[in-house]
Amino acid sequence: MKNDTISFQKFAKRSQNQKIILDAAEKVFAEAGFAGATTQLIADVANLPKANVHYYFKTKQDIYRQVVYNIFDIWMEAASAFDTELGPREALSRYIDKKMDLARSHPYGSKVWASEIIQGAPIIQDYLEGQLKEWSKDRCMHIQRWIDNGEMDKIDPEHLLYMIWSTTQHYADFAHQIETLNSGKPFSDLQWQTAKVSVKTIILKGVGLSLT
Amino acid sequence: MKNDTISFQKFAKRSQNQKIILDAAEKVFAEAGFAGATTQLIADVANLPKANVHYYFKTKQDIYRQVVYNIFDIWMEAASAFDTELGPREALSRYIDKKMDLARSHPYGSKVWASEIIQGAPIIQDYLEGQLKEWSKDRCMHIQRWIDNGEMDKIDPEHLLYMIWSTTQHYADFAHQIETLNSGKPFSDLQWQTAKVSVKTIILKGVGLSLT
DNA sequence: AACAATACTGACCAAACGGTCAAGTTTTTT
DNA sequence: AAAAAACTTGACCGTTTGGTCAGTATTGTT
Repeated sequence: MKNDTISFQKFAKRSQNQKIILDAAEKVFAEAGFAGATTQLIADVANLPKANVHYYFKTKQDIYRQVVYNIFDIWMEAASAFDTELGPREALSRYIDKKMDLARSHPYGSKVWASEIIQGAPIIQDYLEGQLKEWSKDRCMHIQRWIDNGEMDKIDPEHLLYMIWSTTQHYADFAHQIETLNSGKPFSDLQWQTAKVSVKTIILKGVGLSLT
Repeated sequence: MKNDTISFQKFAKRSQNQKIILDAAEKVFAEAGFAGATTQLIADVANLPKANVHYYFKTKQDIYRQVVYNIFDIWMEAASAFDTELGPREALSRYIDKKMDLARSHPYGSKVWASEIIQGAPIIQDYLEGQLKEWSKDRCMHIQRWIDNGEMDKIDPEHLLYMIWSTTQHYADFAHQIETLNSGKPFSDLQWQTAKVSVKTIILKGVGLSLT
């Protein structure tokens, strides 16, 4: 009983501090890139001495790796929103919704992911070749089935996926550009909603489905 | 006469070496980010001693600035393919074509641009607020006019632009991911054509226009 | 209270970096 | 042919970086 509590608290402290560091790191990596991110800056943002950061993570690469893994997990969770049992309209619609929500709630993560891919995926190549490839293949197969069934237009499923990925993530990765074109102001709730509707409308109609 | 030739050659040598350095730098900046790019590596790729690189460019930032400016110029040239006089179908179609061509021919440039924006546009903020904003406003106005004229569906012009930008640039910025999902092979001519057609088909139909 | 384990930190270090410079070579001008 | 201008480069330097470490404080266990 007491033992459990103690063990739990020990665990809690460690993992709590790790979370603080990882959150800080995600922001710093997003804004400066891997090389531009200094452990000192991560420490400053986390409000800890640099040596303390190295107490929890051996190297900068370890921190980065963990940040990227966490992002991938979140991405995979969103991926499950693409539920092929629901049929094309609902599956695509919900997936786009979910991805737009993520673009808004996890902009730093999306940026780190983008930078990682741009630079050739030195860290998460395994994941791309494994889980991502598998997931994509499966979804493309289902999309193709819908097409063969006459439930949607004949388009290349692969490129439909790319379009969804790019369009939704654009709102996170290029948020600064969008903000600049929006008179320097971040999107309001209403603007986010408009974005969501616009993306869904164009893509769904574009592949021969309609909203609602 | 002789004077002209000499002056020209002087100019040629200088600008020729600068181009070699800038080409190397574009690649290195794309693959490593600004901070991760070392002048030594740029020099190696350019096949020059590091000191020679610094003879032509005072600082790393100067090189980077020039690289980004060059990309912006290319982007602006592509932007003119969006010729509103042609009507919505042709204007959008040609613009998407041009952007897809650029994604294929200038992948490094696109990546540098993406990284620059992701990191908050420290260098080209002026351009975003100036030329890009102006261009966007103008095109959005024309798109709105088409909509008011009943020539296309009622969608938010701004988001249509974002969709075109993100989708086309995705093929450059995320080329590594796409390649991985394509069994590690770069797109063939045919695959590029399929990509182009897919993007155009979905977007044009998505906004109530048809191909051809 | 004594002990052990975990958490914390200032001071330090080797390596790598952007950038300089003086001394050379080549090219252009007179 | 000789002076000037432009180009080339190895060696060098101050600064910054990721990472270490020895010593201290805090927390948990008996």
